[in-house]
Amino acid sequence: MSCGTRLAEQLRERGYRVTAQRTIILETIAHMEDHISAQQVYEGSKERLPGLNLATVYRTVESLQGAGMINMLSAGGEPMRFSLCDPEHPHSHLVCRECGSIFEVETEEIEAFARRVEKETSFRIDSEHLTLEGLCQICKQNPTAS
Amino acid sequence: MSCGTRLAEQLRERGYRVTAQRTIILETIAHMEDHISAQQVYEGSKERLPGLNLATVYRTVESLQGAGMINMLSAGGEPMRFSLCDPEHPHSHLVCRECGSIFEVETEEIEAFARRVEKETSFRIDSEHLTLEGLCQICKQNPTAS
DNA sequence: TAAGTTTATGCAAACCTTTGCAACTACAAG
DNA sequence: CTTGTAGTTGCAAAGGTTTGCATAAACTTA
Repeated sequence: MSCGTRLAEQLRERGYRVTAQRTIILETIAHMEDHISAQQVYEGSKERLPGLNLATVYRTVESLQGAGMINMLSAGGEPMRFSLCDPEHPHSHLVCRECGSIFEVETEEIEAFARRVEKETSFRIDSEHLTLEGLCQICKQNPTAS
Repeated sequence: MSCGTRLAEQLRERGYRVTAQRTIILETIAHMEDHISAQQVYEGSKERLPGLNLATVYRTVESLQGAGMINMLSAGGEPMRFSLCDPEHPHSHLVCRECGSIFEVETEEIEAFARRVEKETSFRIDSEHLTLEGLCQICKQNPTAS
């Protein structure tokens, strides 16, 4: 069973219809570098599916996230980025507001925090697709950044 | 010294020029309900400054945030919202992804988390203007939400 | 207070993302 | 294999936000 077929099967199991668009978009995200933008997903997928529409990309990534198959990462001003979920290694993202670089942080740390907040406020934080902004090690030392 | 004058003075001290637009926008945010949108700031300010442009509102709130005088709260899909900073009572926001309601959480809890992440990753999280999404106490119990 | 420099504003256009609607397609049931 | 229905797609338009550029205003220095 090919990689694409397996992913499609997962999609169906979770109650989503399997369409050419979804299959190809999912494969595109799986095969490209991590953290690609909607535009990049669109261009990569369009090669194999010429009539594809950008709106479909947006709707599809939303579905794929609903199915728990991709991560969306929406950092402050920057456009959204996507990557395939890796159930073996769940993580959240840290995005540097100066240089835009992306780091990963173990879910463990964040889960503990989320549990503490939930105990205190009864609010359940979505810790799976969390994007935190700040300054990376390098930009932190740069005096131009606050 | 009026409320507006005092705020303007703070702005100047922090290296920003004091313009009619900034003063009025700041006063508008100070006097309206908490968490108002750019459009609401625009409409509220326009009454006192007819030629005002929406782009100016966006640029101004960015400056005001840079000066540490307002909080920006950008929740998932929802448009950005703004409120005056209250140095006596710093807090972050929890936004329910189902009903959109906004809760506040003491900075203390978040600071502790941010410090732990910084020790581990050297990344400094902007804990001042943090918006966390999730489910509120009520929507958590609603079966339609995941 | 007048000139010079720097920053902010208004306008229009662009960018990213979402949405309404009609046409189309995947899947389930016969 | 055919049909029916609910979910998807493409298209076009709108929404929210950002950006480039020329003009205008604020602050600095003399």
